[in-house]
Amino acid sequence: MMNFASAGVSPAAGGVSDGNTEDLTRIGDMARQFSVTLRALRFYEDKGLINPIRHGATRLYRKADKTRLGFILLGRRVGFSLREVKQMLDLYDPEGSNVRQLKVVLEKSERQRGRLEKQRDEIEAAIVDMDGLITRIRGQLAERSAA
Amino acid sequence: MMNFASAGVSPAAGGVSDGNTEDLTRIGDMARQFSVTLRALRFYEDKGLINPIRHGATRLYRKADKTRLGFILLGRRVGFSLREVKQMLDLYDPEGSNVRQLKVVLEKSERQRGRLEKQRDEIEAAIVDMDGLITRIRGQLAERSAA
DNA sequence: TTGCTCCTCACGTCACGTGAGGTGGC
DNA sequence: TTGCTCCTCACGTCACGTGAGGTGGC
Repeated sequence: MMNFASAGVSPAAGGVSDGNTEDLTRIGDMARQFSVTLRALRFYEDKGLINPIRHGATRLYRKADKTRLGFILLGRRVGFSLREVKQMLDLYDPEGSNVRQLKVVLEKSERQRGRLEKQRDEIEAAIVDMDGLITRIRGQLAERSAA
Repeated sequence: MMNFASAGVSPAAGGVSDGNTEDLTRIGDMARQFSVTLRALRFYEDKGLINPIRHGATRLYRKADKTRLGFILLGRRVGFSLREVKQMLDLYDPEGSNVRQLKVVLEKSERQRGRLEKQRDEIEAAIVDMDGLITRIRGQLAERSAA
């Protein structure tokens, strides 16, 4: 057991090593610290991406959960789907060197980099289209005002 | 009435002006010409963005429908939601000068242009994040191979 | 008792994708 | 009869948003 963020729950019972003491965070604080909604955190859990421990019904996030959440949010920013993020997280082995995981993340990242470049190009093309549209409309409005 | 793309349906009955003769296109040809799926075309209709005429159950798209579809697809490319595209299309008046519509499209377009720039910046930031991630992983892999 | 935080359903959103099952005309 | 195109449901996808209705501890 360990004590909770909420207050001073006495360091009761056996010293069953849960990794480390204290630093358990409730969902509301997690949401604030990482700028995400409670719904998103619960959704990630529902999809098997994080597994906070429970104190009754209340979720408590450990340091490892924060590390995972950090990776999840980085993954989302760079455009990975939650499914892909999960695939990568699932490869993590707290024992080994994780060379396998690192290689998979590297490979997926290089592909995703390509997709990001493509997206950027599409958006730039869209901006060009947008400018063409804006120019045309301005012209038509000028025409119709003159008439 | 008018004849159909399929073949020579005789120009029967009264000459009720439907705008122009011939040039009615079936959904399959529309899909090919505009590079969209049949599902998308039916979806746009379901959402009230296009209203092809019917020959029995079969949809037939007129020239005006093609013009509308062109606008819909342009709108999608530049990131408008179908709801926004519909709002703009609904302002079209075949009688008037449509200055009102043009002004609304112009205003919405300028806003959307801003959103596109923001998206492009976010993607570029994501590419930078991606490069950081890739570099870090390469480093860790080098480390672990050396060890 | 009030207030704050937490919880679990569960339907809604957006733009279609993807079958399932059936019809019409060459 | 086979083949092609068309049709209408209707559920699935993705990443949550948004209530509804209820609990727990200060």
